[in-house]
Amino acid sequence: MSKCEQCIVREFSSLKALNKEELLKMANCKTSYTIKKGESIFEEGESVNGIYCIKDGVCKLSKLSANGKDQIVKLVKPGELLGQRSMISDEPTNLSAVALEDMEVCFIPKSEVLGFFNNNNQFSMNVMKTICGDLKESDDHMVSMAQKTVKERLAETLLYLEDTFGKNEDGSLHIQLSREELAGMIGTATESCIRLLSEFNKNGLIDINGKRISIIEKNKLKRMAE
Amino acid sequence: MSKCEQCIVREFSSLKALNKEELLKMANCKTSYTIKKGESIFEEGESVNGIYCIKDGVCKLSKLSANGKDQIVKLVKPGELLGQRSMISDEPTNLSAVALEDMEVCFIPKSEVLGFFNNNNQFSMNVMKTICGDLKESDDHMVSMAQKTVKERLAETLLYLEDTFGKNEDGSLHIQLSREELAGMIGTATESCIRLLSEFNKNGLIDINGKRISIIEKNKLKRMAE
DNA sequence: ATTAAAGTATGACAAATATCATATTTTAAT
DNA sequence: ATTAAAATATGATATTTGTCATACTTTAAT
Repeated sequence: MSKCEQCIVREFSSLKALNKEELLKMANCKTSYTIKKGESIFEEGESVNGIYCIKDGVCKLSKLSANGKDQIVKLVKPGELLGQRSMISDEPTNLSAVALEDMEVCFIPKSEVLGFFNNNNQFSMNVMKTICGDLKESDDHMVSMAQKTVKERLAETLLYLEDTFGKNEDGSLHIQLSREELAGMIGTATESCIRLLSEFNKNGLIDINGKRISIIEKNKLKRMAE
Repeated sequence: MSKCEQCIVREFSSLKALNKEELLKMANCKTSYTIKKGESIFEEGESVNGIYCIKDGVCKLSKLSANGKDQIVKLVKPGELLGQRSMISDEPTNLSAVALEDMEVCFIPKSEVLGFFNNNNQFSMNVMKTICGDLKESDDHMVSMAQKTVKERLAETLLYLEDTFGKNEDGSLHIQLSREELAGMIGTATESCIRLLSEFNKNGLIDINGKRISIIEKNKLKRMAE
């Protein structure tokens, strides 16, 4: 069992407020998992009895809509925590978490987290701030969905992907989504997404090389996204 | 200055975790406001240095989108708290709060609330749970915006308004929104909203009498909203 | 009471987007 | 290496939704 004390990603999450003693306690009760690309960490409707700390890999949080399409609500990356909302509300999750890459995650049981809440105010405040940040993001995202065109949302999403997950040596987006997943992020039909990508490509805004997408005209995309 | 101890709405919010002593302290530092219909409590971009407890009246939380339309993110009713997100994140609000009816609200300064956070764990947990509930609502709302048609969203919204704010003796929705505001809730153009209301009316799903809207075929609307 | 302004309503049309069909390319399995 | 399945691409078309114009109605101010 690896020590949480030495885990770097901890520094990027609410867990950075924990002291040595708490970290030791946590290391003793955590469970580590390896999750292969495409596998799920939890599914919509399941109860999550703790939180997952993401050590490596990116996953998508999505919700199946009535028309059978999977809407991606958020991407979660190393250092972030997963399942806080559901654990705190004491409700089944409203979202599924599926790995977009091979992942390493640690599960920390609810009882442990609640103990930290009670004894470590800074930790509580950190979690609260994170959730408040998620709420702001979600509200803003909602307004985008309601008010922006698909083209604007695609531009916005491509920029977000580059800013958040970086790019490879060849300049292409590091995170690779299928067209269907990209469509699921911007909330449109897969065909519409593909069509607009082709258009962006034709207009020299991006370069497409199979699954590899590179942003060429960042400023034009920014203007387009408003 | 009225006593918080005797304020009924407190029972419906996170504030119910406060003890007598805390309530007395709060009563001493709170400020009461009367806000007329149409006036704002705070505007997008302002810093909110505390939370507002709504004693009476309903307000809308909205965000101005790039195309100049006001997207309504949430309606807030008596008993609920306002401004928590912004206060906790220590960021300017991303939303404006405007009264839909004459309102009575109390402002509780940040220093006071932070004190409660430090000394009253149940209060912290209550606030956390509320924000988690808001987050779930917002995510679900986002998926609706992305995946449902305007017609489905209108049906959904009408049902929500009846369920949440009730109806008058004549059966019409108690909360009265302008067509523009209703359009702002469902994320569509005012004309589209009016057109669909007319259609619903023609098909006997609802009854329109000027500003008064009554739901006639609740089940059909439910099926339509999916 | 009269008038102006705001809100509501509807038609005509344009633009955005979804759907269906089908072709091509890539990926994975045998 | 061959084949089947999945993913990507694109055209044709239908549907949804937005925009602009205009008329009507209600509300509020003088």
